[in-house]
Formats: sequence, structure tokens, C-alpha cells
Amino acid sequence: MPELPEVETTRQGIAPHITGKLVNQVVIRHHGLRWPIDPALPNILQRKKLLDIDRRGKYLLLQFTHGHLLIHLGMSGSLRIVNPKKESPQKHDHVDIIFTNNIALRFHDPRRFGSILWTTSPPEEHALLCKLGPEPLSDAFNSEYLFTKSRKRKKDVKTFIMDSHIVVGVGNIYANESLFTAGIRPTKMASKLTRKQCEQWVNDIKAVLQRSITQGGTTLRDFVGGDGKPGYFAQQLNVYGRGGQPCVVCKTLLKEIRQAQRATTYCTRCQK
DNA sequence: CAAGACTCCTGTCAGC
DNA sequence: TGCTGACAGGAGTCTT
Repeated sequence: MPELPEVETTRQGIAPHITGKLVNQVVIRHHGLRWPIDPALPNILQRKKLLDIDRRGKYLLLQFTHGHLLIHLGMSGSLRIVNPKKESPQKHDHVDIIFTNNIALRFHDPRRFGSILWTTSPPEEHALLCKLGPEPLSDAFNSEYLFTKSRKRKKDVKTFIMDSHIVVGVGNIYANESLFTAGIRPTKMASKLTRKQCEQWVNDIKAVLQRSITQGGTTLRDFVGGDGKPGYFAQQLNVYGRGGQPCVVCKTLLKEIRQAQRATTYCTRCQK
């Protein structure tokens, strides 16, 4: 499932191939994503130049001369660069944005939780983006911010940190992993976090995300041809998906629970 | 306003 | 072996 590192690596992987190129054709094979794709999109993008690709949270922002295309990969989405004449679309290849040099950006999404939205207003003003919290790797996300935001919050820390209005891009995997590294129990109330814990946790969140992005950078070739799946998901995970297995530090069997309908795994001994 | 439930979807897997 | 049902999960929206 694409988390922030995967989205950022996707951005870096596709940008060199299509930035500055003109759109020649848009092929939509399936409109039914999270929200329906605007049927006018092919006309909107026809002969328009892609100026830049940016990212906000897990949204990719494709800047054209007259507006932005917002792409979210949802749970199972991926983007890759293909030659549309040589690589025929496979199942779940819902959209091709074909540029004049016969290079296509191909959107693949089996579960169709992703979205492709056109907007002519500044992207930061878009309803989906304007209320988002800071980027986790920015200076705005610091221990003071986290401490302040967590006061009076009657919510467990894990659910709290996964709220994109607090901070963007910390999905289930990184919430679990960073809590383990920081030694914080996922069920702890957000309001009970100490300043010291906030400082530790912020550092650990940044570290785990940064490490994944760096690792992803070594597999950029995967975005051209192939299956479009970045190969770096296989980073070492300390707790995520390891319920019932021994803690890598103390060998205590990891406990698995559910919080807000999501799997949480933690060590009852290492995480207080 | 905050918190929790519900929802979209399909591949995967356990159980029979 | 094949069918059925549970489950995973980002994040917007609805309900309480």
C-alpha cells in the first residue's frame, strides 16, 4: 500500500520522463475510482504541457499551464512510465496519459481507492488539501507542534498520528513502526504524551520515513516498464505484520490488537 | 467540535 | 477443487 515514501519515490521516478512534455491523448478505460474521473479530462489536457510534479501528503500534484491534476494512489494504486504502443494495458490499468513523445503515464489500481481529480484553483486551496497538517519531514512538524496538538485529545496516540489533519503521510505501517522505535504504547492517550516522548517520536517518524525514501531512490528504474511496483517495501519491519512473533529486542511475543478498525502490533514490554 | 462508525473495492486466504 | 465469507486498509463522509 503506497505510503508517503512510496508516493515520493513515485514522484521522483516519473518526473524526469514526462516533465515539460505535451499531452497528446488521455485514455480512460475505467471512470469509477473513488470519485468518478471527469469525462472531460481528455479534452482538458489535450496539447497541454506538464510543467512540474509536486507532492502534498500522499497526493501527487501534476501542474499544467491551466490547472492541476491531483492523483491519489489509495490502497493499491501505482503509476509507471510505459510505451503505450509496446505495452498493451493489463487488467486494472484504468488510465493512460500519453505524451507527444509516445511515453505514457499509466495508472493502475485494482481496488480503485485512488483518485484523479482536475482543479483550476491553487491546489493548496482545494477542499481535500487545505486542511491537511504539515509535512512530516518539514520543520513545521516538530516536538512542540506535536505536544501542543496532542493536549486535550481523548484519542489513542496511534489513531491520533494517523489523522492527516495532525500530520500527513503517517499511515498504518509507519505509525506502528515509529511507536515501537520510540517505545510508546499505541493505546496511550495522546494527551498523556510527555514533551520528551513527543521529541523522541517526532525524530523516529522522520527517521523511518526518510530511510524508506532513501531506499526507494535506489529502485527508480522500476517505474519504467516492469510491473510498476517499487521493490523497497521489503524494508525490515520490527512490528508491522508480526503479531505473535518475538520482539526483535526482548523476544516477548508481540501483541496484536485493533484500533479504529486497523491492525496495531506492539511489544508490551518495550512500549510503555 | 471531536470521536467513532461506515464506506468505497478486489485480491488473498481460511474454512468447509 | 471450488465456493463462501472474512479481511485488509486511506481517508472522506456521515452519525452521534
